Amino acid sequence: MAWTATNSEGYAAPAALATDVVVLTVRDAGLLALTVGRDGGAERALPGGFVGAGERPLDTALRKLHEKTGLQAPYIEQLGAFADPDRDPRGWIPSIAYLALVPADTEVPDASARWMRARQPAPLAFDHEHVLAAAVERLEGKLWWSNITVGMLPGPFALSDARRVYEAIAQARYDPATFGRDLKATGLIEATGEQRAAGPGRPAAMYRFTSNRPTWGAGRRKRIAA
Amino acid sequence: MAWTATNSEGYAAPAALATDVVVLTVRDAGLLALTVGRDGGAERALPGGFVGAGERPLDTALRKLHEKTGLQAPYIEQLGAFADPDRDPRGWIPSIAYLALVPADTEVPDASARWMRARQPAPLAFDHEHVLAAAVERLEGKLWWSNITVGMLPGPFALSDARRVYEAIAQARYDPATFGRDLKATGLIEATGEQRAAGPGRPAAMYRFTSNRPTWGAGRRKRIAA
DNA sequence: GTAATAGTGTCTTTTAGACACTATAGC
DNA sequence: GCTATAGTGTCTAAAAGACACTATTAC
Repeated sequence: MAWTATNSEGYAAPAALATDVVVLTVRDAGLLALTVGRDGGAERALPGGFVGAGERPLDTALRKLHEKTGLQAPYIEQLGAFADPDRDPRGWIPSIAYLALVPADTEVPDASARWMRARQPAPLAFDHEHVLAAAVERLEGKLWWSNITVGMLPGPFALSDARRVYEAIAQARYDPATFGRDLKATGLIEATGEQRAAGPGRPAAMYRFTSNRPTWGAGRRKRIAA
Repeated sequence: MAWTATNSEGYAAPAALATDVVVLTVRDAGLLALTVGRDGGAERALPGGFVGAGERPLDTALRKLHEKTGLQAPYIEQLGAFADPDRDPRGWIPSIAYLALVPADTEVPDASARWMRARQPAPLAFDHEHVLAAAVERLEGKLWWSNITVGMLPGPFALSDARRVYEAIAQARYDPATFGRDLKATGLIEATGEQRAAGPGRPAAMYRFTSNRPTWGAGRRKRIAA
């Protein structure tokens, strides 16, 4: 039996407001998305939940993200609303989707959680394949113009770490020299002054993003206000 | 008294789902937004309304747009959800915002409707100043990378018409020769073969966008998949 | 020493900006 | 003819791509 709701004016109202969170990371040169199992559903789904009365949807998303990944403040931004009337068989339940990026070594406490290839997912419940596709497209589009990867590269990182992340997202190979020059040219990262020696080879200089809030870089979006 | 709603599971639910539409156009070298008056409210607001049960929010937005402007199919895209709990004094009413672009000569049948400067609006109701700012930012960001201006330039247009629209949005001056070269290079427009003679001067060749659905152009977003 | 990874310098190609010049209309 | 608008060609500047070369570590 489908859920329904009626408001104090006597008209039909949404039965609930949901959030869904697309959690992405890069591991082994591949882009992965986090999915969870559902009670009484064969297909897996994106993590998410209902927005409580008086709660900001972003806080709902952050809360769910913390429950699944233990992370407090990675990169997160709103993807948009998915609210077509038949998207949820339980009833009229609009969803606000968020995109969150987390580091590759994130441990997932939730027992039912699995990482899945983001570009060729297994069938997902609701409209979640749609949501996931929108998330991947958003990530690809903002890759070189924003600090969106700060969620995957939070701490001090070497330029080669960053390059592997960018290559997995763009599905391209970058020349190491050109990559470093262009990433520095965005103005979004700064040297920490540290070095990291891991195995053989010259130790790498470490960098960090100057902000972990969503920010645009110096990418050439054709001079606005010359 | 605030509106409330309870769903069939016994929990609080949103009192309604709203859409707001930011309608933008360029007139006299300025970017303008459409606002309407409200019953019992001093401040003006963006056009919008409640999503009916079983209705797609996009259809609600298109319906409202048609009521206010008489237009059927301009450029429209979702801006995002605005759903903080205190955004509407009437109660818990999330809103899905849309960005629509219309030609400069659009006649507005709604008697209370007025065009307002989009970048320095008078105070607006609810969180509508926020929504409007997000719309302007979206438009600026996509200007050179998409066919977003097809709503403002629907029919056959001269390159000089397009240049005036782009200059008003970017708040910049473009060299006519370079402008034409770069707009053609996006691959989003095509020549109609017609010419337009208006007053003195050589007649202008006419162009049109090849699609009026949201589309990305050949703008250099750093070679994805080289 | 060799192998492995990090980083610099510079040449070439592509894209964007500036601007001189030509073309076609009304008067 | 003059003025106004449209359109072409080309030089310069800036950004991106390719790649040779140097630097520092483990062994």
